[in-house]
Amino acid sequence: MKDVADRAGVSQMTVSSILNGQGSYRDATKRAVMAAIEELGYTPNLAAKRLASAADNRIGVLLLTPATPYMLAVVTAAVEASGNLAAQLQIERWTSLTDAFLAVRKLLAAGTRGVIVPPPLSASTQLLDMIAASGAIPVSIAPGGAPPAAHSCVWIDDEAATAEMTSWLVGMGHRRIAFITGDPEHASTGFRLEGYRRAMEAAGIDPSDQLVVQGDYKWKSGLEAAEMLLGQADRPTAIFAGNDDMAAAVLSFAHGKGISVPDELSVVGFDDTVLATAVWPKITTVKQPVEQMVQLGAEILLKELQSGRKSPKIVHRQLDFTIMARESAAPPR
Amino acid sequence: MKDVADRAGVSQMTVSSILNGQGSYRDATKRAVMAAIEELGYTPNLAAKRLASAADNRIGVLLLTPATPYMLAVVTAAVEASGNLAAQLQIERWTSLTDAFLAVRKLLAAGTRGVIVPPPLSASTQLLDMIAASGAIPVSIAPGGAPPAAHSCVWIDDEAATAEMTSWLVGMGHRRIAFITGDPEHASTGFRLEGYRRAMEAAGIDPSDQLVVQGDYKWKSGLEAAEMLLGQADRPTAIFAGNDDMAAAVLSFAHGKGISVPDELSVVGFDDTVLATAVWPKITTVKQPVEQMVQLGAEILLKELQSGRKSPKIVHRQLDFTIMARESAAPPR
DNA sequence: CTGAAAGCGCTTACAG
DNA sequence: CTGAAAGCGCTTACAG
Repeated sequence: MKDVADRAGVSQMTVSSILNGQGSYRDATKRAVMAAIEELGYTPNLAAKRLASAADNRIGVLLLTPATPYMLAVVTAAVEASGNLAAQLQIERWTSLTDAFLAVRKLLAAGTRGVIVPPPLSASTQLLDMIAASGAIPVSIAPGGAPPAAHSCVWIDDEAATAEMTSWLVGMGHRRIAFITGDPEHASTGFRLEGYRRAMEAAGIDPSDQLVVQGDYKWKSGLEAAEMLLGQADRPTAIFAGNDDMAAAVLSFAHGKGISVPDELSVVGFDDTVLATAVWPKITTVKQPVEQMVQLGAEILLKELQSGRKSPKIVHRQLDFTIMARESAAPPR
Repeated sequence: MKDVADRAGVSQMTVSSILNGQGSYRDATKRAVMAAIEELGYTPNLAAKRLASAADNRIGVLLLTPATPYMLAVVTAAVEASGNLAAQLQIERWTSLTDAFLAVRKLLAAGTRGVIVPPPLSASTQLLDMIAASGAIPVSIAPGGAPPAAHSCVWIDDEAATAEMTSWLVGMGHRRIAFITGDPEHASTGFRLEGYRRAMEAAGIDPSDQLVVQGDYKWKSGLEAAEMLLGQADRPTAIFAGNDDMAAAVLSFAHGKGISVPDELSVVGFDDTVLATAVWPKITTVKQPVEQMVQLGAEILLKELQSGRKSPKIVHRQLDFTIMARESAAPPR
C-alpha cells in the first residue's frame, strides 16, 4: 500500500480512503491511485485489515454435522461474508442439541463476540438468550415465520412462500396437491404447512383433497411419504415437499415406480439447495436467499459490535423468496 | 497477550513461545502462563497472528459451482485448515473449464501464493502448470490414481480402493456385480474402473458377468444406469457406483421399483460425502479422507511458501482410504 | 531459559 | 481535499 501511495504521489491514508470509498477526494487522485494499483498489481492484505479495523470483529457460526446441503450453503456464505467484511470467522460444529450449547460456550470462550445462528437453532429462544446473556450478540437466520422478538434476525416469510407456491400449482390446474411436512421440532415446519393450507382453502379446495403427510426434512421421510402417497389408487397430481431433500426422495421413488415427473406427477420443494439442481429433473422450488441472509446477518453483527452500544439494537430484516420454476412441475394431464 | 504476560510475570514473547510450543521454557513458566490464560479467558487474535507470521500466507481454493457435496466438503475443510494454520484463505468460484482458468487468474491477481486444486481440476496438468508458471504453487488434491509428477499432491489410491471394495463384495458372495463409471473427463474414472476389473478378474469371475455402465458422476446418470441395470431380467445382485451421488440415485430407483436394499440388491458408492448418510439406507462406501487431504495440502503450501525456496520442493503424500460398511450392502440372498 | 524492540500492512482520530 | 503518526496484537531475529 505504501508503494501504491508513493507511485500515485499521495499518502497511504489517501489510498486507504479511496479503497474503502470513505471520505472525499478528487477524481484525479482516485484515478492516479487506481492506476498505481493496477500497475503494481497491489492487493490488500486482509489480515492487516482485520487487525487494524475494530478489534471486535470475531464472529462465529454454528455448523450442524453431519452437514445437510442447507447447512453447507450457510457455511460457504459465512466464509464469503467474513471475507467481504474483513471479519474473523470461527466455525463450531455440533451434532445433538446438548452439544449445541457446548459449541456456543466454546465459541464464546474463543472470543467470538457475535454469532450467526442458522436453523434449527435459530428458533431456540433459549439458545439465543444464552448467547445474549453471555455478552455476545446472536443473529437468528431463517427462524421460520416469526422472528424472535428479543434478538436480531434475518428471515423470509415461509408461510407466504408455501402459499404462493401452492397457488401457483393450483393455477396450473392441480387440485389434489399433497404436502409433506418438515421436522416438528423446526419452527419453519408449522409456517410452511400453514401456507399450504391457506392457499388450498383460498382456492376453495375440499379439505378432504388435502393430503398432508408428516415428514422430518430428511430424505428417508420423503421416501416414506412418497410410498404412502403414491402407493394408493387415487394419487395426488402434485406433491409439495417441505424441503428439497424430501422432494429429491419423492422424485427418485416416482422414477422407480415408473411415474413420470412432471408428466404424471409434479414435485416441488423448498430452500433451493444444491440438491435441487443435482437431481433430475431439476426441482422447482422456493429459493431462500441464504447467501444474502447470512451476509446481512454478518453485517448486522459487525455494525452492532462496532457501535460500542451497551445493549444491542434489535433489527429484523425480511427478505424476499423466489419461486424457481424448473423441470419438476407442470400442469396435470 | 500482554495482560497474560503481566499476570504470569513473564514477557510477551515467552507467552508466544509457549502458545506455539516453540523454544524451550521451564515447566513452571508454562504452568504460570497457562493459569493466566485461563483466568483472563485469553484467546489469540488470529488476524494479528496471520499478519505477524510470514507475509506469504495467502492460499486459495477453486470451488466448482453449483457445488457438489464433495466440493462443499473440500471448502469446509479448507476453511478449517486455514484457521489451524493461520493462513488467509481466498475462495474463487468457477463453473466451466474456461472460467476455471479465469478463476485462477483472479486468485493470482488477488495475491494468492499457493492454490489448493481439488478434482476435477487437480488432474489438469495444464492448469497446474499455469499456476506454477505464474510463480504461485499448486497442490493437487485427489487427482485420481497417478499424481502429477511436476507438482505437489495429496492423493489416495483410487484403483486399490475400488479393488478392495469389489473384493469385499465378492467375499460376501456376490458374483454379478455391476459398475457405474464416472465422468470420462475425470482422471479418477479410469482408475476406479480398473480396480473393479482387477478384483473381478482376481476372483475368477467370468468377464461376461461384469456389467459396466457408463455414467458421469452425476445423479441423473446414476438413475439412467439403474434403469438399464435393473430393468433387465437377469439383474446384478450388487451395483458399485463410481461415487455417492450415483449410488444415491440407484438406491432411490430401486426403492420405487420395489427392490429392497440390501436384501435383494447391494449398492455401494465412493467418496463418503454427506449424501452417503443423508439417504436411506445409509450407503456403504469408500471414504476419502477429504479433510485430512486438504489440511495436508494447505500445510505443504504454507511450508513451501515460508521456505523461501526458488523452485518448490515437490511432495507427494498418499493417504489411506477406508471402507465404510453401512447398511446398503449385504450378502446376496 | 527468557526478554526488549522492531515490524507485519492496514485504519483512524486529529490537524491542516 | 489530504497527510503524519499512533496503534491493532501478534512473531521473530538477536542478545543475554
